[in-house]
Order: sequence, then C-alpha cells, then structure tokens
Amino acid sequence: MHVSAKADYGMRALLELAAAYAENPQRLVKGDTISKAQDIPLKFLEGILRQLRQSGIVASQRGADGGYRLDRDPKDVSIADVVRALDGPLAAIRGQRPEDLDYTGASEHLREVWIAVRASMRHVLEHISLADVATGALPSNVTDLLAEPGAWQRR
Amino acid sequence: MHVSAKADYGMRALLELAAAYAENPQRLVKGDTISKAQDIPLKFLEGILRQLRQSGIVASQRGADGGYRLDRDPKDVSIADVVRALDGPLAAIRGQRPEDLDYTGASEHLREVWIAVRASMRHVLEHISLADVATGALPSNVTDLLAEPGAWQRR
DNA sequence: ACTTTGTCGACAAGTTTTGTAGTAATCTAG
DNA sequence: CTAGATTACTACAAAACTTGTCGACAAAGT
Repeated sequence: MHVSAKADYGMRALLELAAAYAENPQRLVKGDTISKAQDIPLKFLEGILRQLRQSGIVASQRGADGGYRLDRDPKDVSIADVVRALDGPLAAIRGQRPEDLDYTGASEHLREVWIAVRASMRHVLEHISLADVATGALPSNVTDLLAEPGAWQRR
Repeated sequence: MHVSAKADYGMRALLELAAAYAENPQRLVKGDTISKAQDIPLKFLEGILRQLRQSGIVASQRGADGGYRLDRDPKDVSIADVVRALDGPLAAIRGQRPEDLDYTGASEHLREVWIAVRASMRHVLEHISLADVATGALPSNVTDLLAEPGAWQRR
C-alpha cells in the first residue's frame, strides 16, 4: 500500500495553493515558487499541476504574472479527490478494482476483505478536505485515530 | 494504494492451507496443488511460500509426501501479518514510513493524514484473521463497513 | 539408488515511477 | 508589435519494481 511521490508532491503543492487561497482566492502562485517552497523538481511539478488542472482541482494562467490557483474552495476538495486524480483508484489489487476480482474455492471471501479496506480508506480520505490539512483542524474521526495508543508507532 | 500480485497470491495460498488446517493441522499441501487450485504460477508461488515460511507463518517439509502447512493457528494470523510479510509496511509514502516523513511550511500537517490512513487500515487488516476469511465469518466492524451504502460501488 | 518435493540464487522481460529536455502556446508590459 | 515570462504538451530516458522463469541443489521417503 503505497502513496507515490506524485500524490505526495501534489498534496504539498495544493497545500501551498490553499494557503494562498486563504489570503485571496484569485491569487496566482508560480510553479517555481511552489517548487522551491516544497523542494519539488519543477518540471515534474508542472506535470502534476497539469493533471490536477485536467481534474478540475487547479486553474492556471500563462504568461507574465501567470501561475496556478485552486479552482474550488479548499473546503470542497478532499484528499481522496487528489489521490484519485494522481494515483488512480484508492485501492487496487493486482491492478484491478476490488469489485472486479473473481475468487473461487478457499479464497471465496477475500474480495470482501479488499472492499472493506477500501471503505475504511474512504472514511478517512473522503472526509478530510484540503482546508482541514492547511489549517491543521482535522475532523474528529481522524483525530480519534491519531489519539489511539500505538498510532504513531511502527509495527 | 496497491496490493501486489504477491500479496494477493499469498493470501489465496494461505486460505488453501487454512482449509487443510481445519481438517487436520498437521496435513501438508503440495505447492503444485495450491498452484493449480488457485491458478498461481508454481515457481512464483514457491518464492512466496518461502517468504511466508521465513516470516514464521508457514512450515514446510521436503521430499516425497512433503508440502506446506500453516505454522500457526489461522485464528492467530492476521491479514496485516500477511501483507507485511509480502508487501512490506502497510502504508508507505514515497517509500518511507509515515512517521519518518518531514513536512514543513504549508504541508506541516500532512503527516497526520498518512498516519490516520495507516491507523484505519490497521483497524481492518489487523482484526481479520485467516480463519475469519476462510470461514467467511468476518468481524462485525468489517461487516459494518461492507453493509454501508456505496461500499461496493466504484467512485 | 531413485523419485519427489522444497530451497535458493541468478536472471530477464515488462511495467511503472520519477524525472528531464525541448518546443509551442499564451499572457503582460512596454 | 515585440520581448520576456510563464504554463502546456510531447517525447524521451534512467532507475526501480513487479512478475515471473530457470537450473542446480538439498532433503525426505521408498
């Protein structure tokens, strides 16, 4: 279960844009500024931002005084939206969506396991907005998870 | 967020072994039998079973009448154990464990998000045992997730 | 001995990830 | 209308990872 560099970079870029949005929703931030602020290779970042624009999350303007901005209120952009835009479906098993899997014999009930994993990831990722992460005010079901003993420890 | 063929194959192989275990905990099942029952390439499967043996989940015996069996009661083997043995840590971001990440500036709170995702996956994967999946009797917190509207639909 | 079966290491093809380079298009300023 | 700045897009490429395959070896039973 892996989050790619693309999704991680994308989240960080969007958080920079969310900070600018809080100040002024129309303000444009240059790719170069984001690249330096978050230490992301510029050309790689440009590709990520293009993908986010094509997904309707980001808007952009070319030319002098150009740049990027959020195209939606950060309250209305979930982490799940971002991960799906950059990494594809939240849960894939051997490249397939859980509901497309076909198990027979002893593994008959395995599909239910993957469906449950996906449902549980949705519970977290669809309920956190970009605004939540930008301000650090995460939803209560998430802070509950973070408060559990062992949540910060490796297993 | 992707589950590899290795982890999927491994789960299916272990479910075959769990079925044999239910009949007789000492019974050995040949690699070839598992390979055919679950349609897994034999030599690939052998590598997976070796990894599971090194993780203490499976035991094996060579020679005629050899084969594989579970080395622990399937009630005491969680799906998380299996995924960790074959795919590594449950959650990795750019190849790193969530607690090792270092975010600054606007992305300061992003680490908490990944920690919460991991905690939520643990809630599912650490509470389902091989025996649960083999019998189809999943824990109530999991069946609750499966009963939610939309759980079986793609987004 | 001989057969069966797991063990192990090396390798290899294919895919995905993580970028880089160069050119085109678009916007603003003057 | 020209020059400079900035994003858009395509193509390419290196590295890593995934998904296997092969062949020699070790052990167990007959």
